[in-house]
Amino acid sequence: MGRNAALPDGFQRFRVEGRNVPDDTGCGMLHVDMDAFFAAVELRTRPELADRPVIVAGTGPRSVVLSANYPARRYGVRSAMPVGAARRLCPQAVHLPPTRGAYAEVSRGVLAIFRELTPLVEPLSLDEAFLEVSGALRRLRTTPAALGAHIRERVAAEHGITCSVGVAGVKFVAKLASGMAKPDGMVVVPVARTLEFLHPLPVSALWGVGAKTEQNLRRHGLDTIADIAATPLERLRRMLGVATGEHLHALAHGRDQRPVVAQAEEKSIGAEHTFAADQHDRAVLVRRLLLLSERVASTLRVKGLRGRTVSIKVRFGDFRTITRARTLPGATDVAREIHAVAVSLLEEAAPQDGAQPVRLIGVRLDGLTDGAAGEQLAFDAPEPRWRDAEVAADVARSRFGAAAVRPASLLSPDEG
DNA sequence: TCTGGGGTCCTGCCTCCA
DNA sequence: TCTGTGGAGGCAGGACCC
Repeated sequence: MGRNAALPDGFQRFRVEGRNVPDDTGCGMLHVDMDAFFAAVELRTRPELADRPVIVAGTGPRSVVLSANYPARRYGVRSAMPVGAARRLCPQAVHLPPTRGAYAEVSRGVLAIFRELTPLVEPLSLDEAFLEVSGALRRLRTTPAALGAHIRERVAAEHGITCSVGVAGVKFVAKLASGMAKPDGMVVVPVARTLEFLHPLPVSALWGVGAKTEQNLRRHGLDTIADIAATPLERLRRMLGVATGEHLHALAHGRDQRPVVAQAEEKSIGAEHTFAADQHDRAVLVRRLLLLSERVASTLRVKGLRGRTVSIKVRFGDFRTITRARTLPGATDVAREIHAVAVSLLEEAAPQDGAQPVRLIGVRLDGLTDGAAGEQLAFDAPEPRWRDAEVAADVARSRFGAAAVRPASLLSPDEG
């Protein structure tokens, strides 16, 4: 998915088309991105819908579009758009609910293909990854563009979906290239022509420039990447802050030193829930915090991690959002402990029951450590038996399904 | 139009401690 | 004992990504 720019006029020369392959010498970075991933996976079992607009989205009144196929996108439907807006734009679209587990399974299969070719694979999400292929090119005696073509063929043949590939010297250029290659194409940016490729593009094409930063840059008269490249670093630092200023300055000159990280460490694990209707009832919020704490704790235990800082997020009816955090003396993966802290943070942040309606509530743990290391820190936990009970519940859920074991306080009617 | 859910990173402010 | 300083860590909020 991602921010896919259509190939602008004049950029056709970078596209791989038949025998037209731009010079890919020295291009060691590939970015592979599945086309309309969730929708494409759904269409494998519903091929009769292939030519019709298809939208994958949740069924709740506040759901957003998770994925839309290209016929739907022609009507302006985009991912992250509220379902109501998507319906207005394309009333004839077929709406499909997401299929749990299916996307992760296809993703694992696709990543396995990548890892057969190179160990240096960095997944960014279920549907895209960077591949550092310099070593693979020597070993397989092939070229970057040929490797990209090979990947596209195998993904289509083995998984029945298409993907697009960007080939370049550095990460962010490869990512821009794959966006321009969509759908079902490949774009190669020769290392020597990186600036020729980058400079005509709008500032919003840069990784890290969202709506606010774009506004800020345009207010200062910077519309294209060439404008940023021509701006003194010190001015960018003042305009955007030191880190962002330096980051964008480097990217605008085609510099991106970030290596492919095959094993990225997780920094935080969280869960959140948007209510179908804004909630006034404190008891409902407390119950939902327990459910979310259970989910976070279970994920931590599955991954062998514990966390030290518990934070909650509360979004009120007017969309004002606050976060509150507390750091514990030792790390935990016990839902009861996480829930107790979350409830006390909620009491401090929004002490009056029902004073402000709540739209969303969430729980997150950061300061993650290896589970065994955390165990030593938490050896004096007041009620270690809670952990044993929760581990037993994990086992029951893995055997009988997620709904098999729930705390008694969660057996009340669903609040939506 | 009316805004999900999972994350990461940055900035500014505050407190604690040496 | 009081005051100033600078670094580290915690916290809150915001921007951004898919």
